Amino acid sequence: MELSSSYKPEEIEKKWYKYWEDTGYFHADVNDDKEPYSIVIPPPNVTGNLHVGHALNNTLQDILSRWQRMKGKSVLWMPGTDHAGIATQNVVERLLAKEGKTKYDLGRVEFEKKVWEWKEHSGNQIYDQLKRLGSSLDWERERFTLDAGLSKAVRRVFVSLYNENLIYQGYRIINWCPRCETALSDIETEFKELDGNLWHIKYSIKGNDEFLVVATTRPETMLGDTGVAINPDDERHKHLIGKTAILPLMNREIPIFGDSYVDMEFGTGFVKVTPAHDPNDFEMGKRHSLEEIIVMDENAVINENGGAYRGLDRYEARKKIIADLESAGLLVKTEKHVHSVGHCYRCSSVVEPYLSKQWFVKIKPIADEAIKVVEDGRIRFVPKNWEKTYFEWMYNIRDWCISRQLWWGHRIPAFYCDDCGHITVSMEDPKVCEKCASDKIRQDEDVLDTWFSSALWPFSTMGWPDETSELKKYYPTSVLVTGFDIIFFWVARMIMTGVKFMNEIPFRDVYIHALVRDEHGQKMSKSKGNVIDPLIMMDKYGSDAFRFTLAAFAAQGRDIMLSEKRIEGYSSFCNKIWNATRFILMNLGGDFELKEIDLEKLEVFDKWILNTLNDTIKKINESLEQYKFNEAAGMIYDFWWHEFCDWYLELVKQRIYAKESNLAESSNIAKQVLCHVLKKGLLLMHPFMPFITEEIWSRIKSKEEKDIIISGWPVFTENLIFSEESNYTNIFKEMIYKIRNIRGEMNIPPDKKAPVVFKTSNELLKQIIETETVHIQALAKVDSITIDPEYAPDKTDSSAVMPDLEIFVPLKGLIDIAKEIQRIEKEIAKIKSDLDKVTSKLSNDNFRKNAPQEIIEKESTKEKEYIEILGKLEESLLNIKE
RNA sequence: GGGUGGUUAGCUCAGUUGGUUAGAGCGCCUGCUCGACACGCAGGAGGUCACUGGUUCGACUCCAGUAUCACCCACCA
Repeated sequence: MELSSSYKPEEIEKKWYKYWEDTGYFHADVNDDKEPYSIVIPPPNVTGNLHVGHALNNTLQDILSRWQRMKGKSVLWMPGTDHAGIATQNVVERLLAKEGKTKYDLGRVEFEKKVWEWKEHSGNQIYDQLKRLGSSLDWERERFTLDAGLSKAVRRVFVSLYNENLIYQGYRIINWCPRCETALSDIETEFKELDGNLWHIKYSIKGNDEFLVVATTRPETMLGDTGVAINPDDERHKHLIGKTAILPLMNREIPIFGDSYVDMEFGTGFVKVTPAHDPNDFEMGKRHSLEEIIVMDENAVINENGGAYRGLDRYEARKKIIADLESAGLLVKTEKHVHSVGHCYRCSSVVEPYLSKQWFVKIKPIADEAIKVVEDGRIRFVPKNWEKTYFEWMYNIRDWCISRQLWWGHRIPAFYCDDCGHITVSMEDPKVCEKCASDKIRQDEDVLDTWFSSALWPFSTMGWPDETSELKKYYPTSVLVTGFDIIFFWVARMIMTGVKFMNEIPFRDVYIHALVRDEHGQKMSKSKGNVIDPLIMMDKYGSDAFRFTLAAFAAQGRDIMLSEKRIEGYSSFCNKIWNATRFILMNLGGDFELKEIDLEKLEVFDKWILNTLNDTIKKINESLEQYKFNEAAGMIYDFWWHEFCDWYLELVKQRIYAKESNLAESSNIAKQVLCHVLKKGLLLMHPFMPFITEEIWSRIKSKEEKDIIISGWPVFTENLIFSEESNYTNIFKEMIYKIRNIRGEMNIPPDKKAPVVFKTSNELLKQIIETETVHIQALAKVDSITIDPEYAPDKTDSSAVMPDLEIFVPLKGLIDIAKEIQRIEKEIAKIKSDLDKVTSKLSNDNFRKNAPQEIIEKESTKEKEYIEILGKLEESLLNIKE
């Protein structure tokens, strides 16, 4: 079959994905007897669209999956999505809003139905996008966090933690998003530094003409003030402790008390205390038995406890309160003040600290074991420094608020009894109160934090709490691949639930990759206009080029700024591979079939390329084992382009096209090697570029051979190590480089073949020159070649120097003397500076005393070479200048 | 207030135990329709490896500090 002269990814990508899927290659068979290798996908939100971060994340997982599959493992890469409570509810609420409706118009049951409908129709778009990328996920095992099975796992975990008193209800200050109308956990609140004001407000003191001045950034909360605090050691103010202040605007009498929490250095030394709207004030309130007055409703609108301000939004109330205080002469001053303000991680609204009853997980006891498994190395973070981040958070972990006032999610399985107040928590929905048997029970309205269910992902997806064969075979998973942004949200919690409920770590390695900045990311990408849409990139350059770029960028670090130019570059690489294949196929002949390479007949360059390939195989394996995707990608690239195409293919041409008998005879072994290297090269590349490799493979494989996706991964073999030939070839290449340099620099036209004189008496060099005459002629565009140890150069010769060798290109009328002088002087300058470095090292006694012998020898050799080369260069220079 | 990471060629980025001629892609310059590829070939220019000091025979690589840009954590009203 003829190949077109350029590679067109769009024509083949869809075909192959469908083929792989239909053939069942992605499916992991629990009953096979292969060694298991498993990864669970970080489940994208059902609302998700493939962004470049997903693309990176899944490309890396796919590389690992395909690599291990080729190595003969039983690979399970588990797909699925997350119901993403807040995010998804928001999406559907927005859709309703377009129809002028709210969720309350539908009611809970109808609304939930609506979300499911939406999920069936518009959700899971990301699946097609993942397929587009080539992700070899086991789609027969697709999971969703709200599936019956996973929901059972969630309930089981809730019930058992509740029974152990590790889940409890508490009346506390939590982070409340007034837009999403739900509680959030601490890590769902993002703090940002904002410019604000510090308002200084006068409170009068009962039975006294004195005033005290409090400073606040949130004056609207004063409506709920129930005390004023002073540091008991504060000499300025402590005489007021025990007195009563009059809260302005509300005219409420509130106690003045001492509490060491107050920082004497900050503000005025007086702190207004609002126990229902500030976590610190809440604590102080508890210590001093203050009243807790909630002054806002769930939308952050002032409620009936806010007197005249009732019905105002928190910021309108703030404005009005400031204005009223000012007109009453109670506003002492307004200072600019930068402070950090919590925002909802889903909608970016300013979060309100809010007193309410919520469910919490008492997490410390579970965290301890999870810390241990990382400390003792049972779980390994790669790169290791993320362990520190993990430990830091785990050591200071605080109880986890898990209840959300949403309708989309796992409903909390707690049932309140209206008669006796008992709470029944059980696996099955109870009909009656388990304590008093009353049937007046009702289920808690709240749902669980989305992350509660994703915390169970590695085992819930495999069927836990049932004892399934999946769990037996594939748990613990081999590696988790994710970004550092969800180490707390997800990774830490999976480790905790894993060790708690499975008595076993959820994964052996955690590979943390960099974050790709996208349009929601940093201003950097925005201002530079570097927003990259994976789907557009795949359309333009093909999935393979895009994947390869991501892999090449996947060095450790925190940010990746992808550049489209780079993707374009790798699409050229695809084309290069395509054309190299085309060349090989053209020359193999239609009926060529490689059985096994005839080692006896290998020639020197054959051995060299096989040695280089062998080396590359070894290094790629080492890199992948350490998750160094960029290194592996770089080595493949370099091998294919700069070794195989630039050199081997060019060298082979002489043999293949030769009419003379000795070279023509060697063309058969060359074809064997071409075919062998092509195949191994494709195999090595398949995890990175699955589509083009399968396409080419399908055109060259024999009938008996399997598809590349399940073909064996290349292995390093001792009998293909050829160091002598490798050295030989390197010297040969160096000669070619030298001559080409002269040609290039002297602007010798390509059609003008030049004669070359090699001046040497080194036997190996002579042998190389004599043996490879044809190749030197072809690759360096040379006609006559002479070896003359006694050659006396003409002043019109252009020259180059290598250890033990001088190369002369007689140019006669062609030489530009000035240019040649310049060229040699440049060489001399370079060598001189190198020589200086070496000489100063070698003349240093301490160096000779302390440096390892091999380094000293190396430097000495270098020095000798440099001196020799320098001498010859200077000689040439003199000769020309004469 | 703590902590982490970056600062290497015009741009985007590599560079694991300290000893390399400091690399790649793109861009740039010169010359090429040479029997796979102009998505190409050959040659070339371009770097005081942020700065300062230290350790060392030797530092892009280790240590300390400075500058600068990011990010994470934290209950300063």
